Amino acid sequence: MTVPAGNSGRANKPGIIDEIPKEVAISLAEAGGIPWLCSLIPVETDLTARVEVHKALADPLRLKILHLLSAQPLCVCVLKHCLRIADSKLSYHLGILKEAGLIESRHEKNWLIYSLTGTGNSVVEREDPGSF
Amino acid sequence: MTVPAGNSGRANKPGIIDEIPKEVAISLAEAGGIPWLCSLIPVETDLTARVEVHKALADPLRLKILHLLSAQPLCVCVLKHCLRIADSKLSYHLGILKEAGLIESRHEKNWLIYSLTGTGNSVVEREDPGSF
DNA sequence: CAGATATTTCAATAGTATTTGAAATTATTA
DNA sequence: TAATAATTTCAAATACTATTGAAATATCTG
Repeated sequence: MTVPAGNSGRANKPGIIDEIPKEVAISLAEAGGIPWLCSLIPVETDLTARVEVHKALADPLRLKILHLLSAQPLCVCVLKHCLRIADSKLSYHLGILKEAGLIESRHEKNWLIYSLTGTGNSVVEREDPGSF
Repeated sequence: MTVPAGNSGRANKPGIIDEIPKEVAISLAEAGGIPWLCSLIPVETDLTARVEVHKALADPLRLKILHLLSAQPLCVCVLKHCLRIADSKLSYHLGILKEAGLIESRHEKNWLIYSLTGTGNSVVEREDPGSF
């Protein structure tokens, strides 16, 4: 274990913490020390996947789009009407939601109809009041 | 209702959608039309609150910090040791998590000990594998 | 095929977030 | 109170994300 609870001397081995608060040190030592603690950090690919979803959700306009699509599949023109924004802006945000795997699209006549994916659907459910 | 299902003429009243895909139009009309649809958009203050949390979670380093703190309260020095980043960088990210209400801090001796808030705790629980 | 409509793409600009290293702050101990 | 250690703050540089309007694409209808 790298961090014994009573390490108050001036040893200072390279890369190892010199001194940490008693309270922290005790429970950490019981649990398995710093190696165990570091092992709790998820691997980079898992983190990246979560970050991508949170980035997609970190914009009010995109949350609005998801809420609208939670009602039913909608064409871009209806979304545009409800949101009252420029086509290109809407398209940009739809692209980000699609890229994040939260929505998907299909053609009907010369319209594009967007709908929530399974992931998108479970994400929107958790966006409801007091969800955090 | 602004969008009757069979609106295929060229009327084009200002601000009202001229034509939308049949499938979309029918289910939308049944549900309550465009006014109802727009009513699903959450108010701006609710959106802002969610956006802030997602922004805080939209960074791999900050997710790592939350995972470490989910084990137990930790001082900055231990976090720094596990994450191997510069003090000022860590402090910046801790500030964002704190501002978002996900973590809080208290003093012990000349250390600062950070821990998850209630909100932070429930958020981390949902960050676990396959959570989306 | 021509014209119209829905939607996307593109390039430029503006805005926001992150990193960095140095300096400031705070609490602690001698 | 001086010296030290932990952490934050600051300002500058960098990198990323969003907005805009114009042009391109694709699909339908006559």
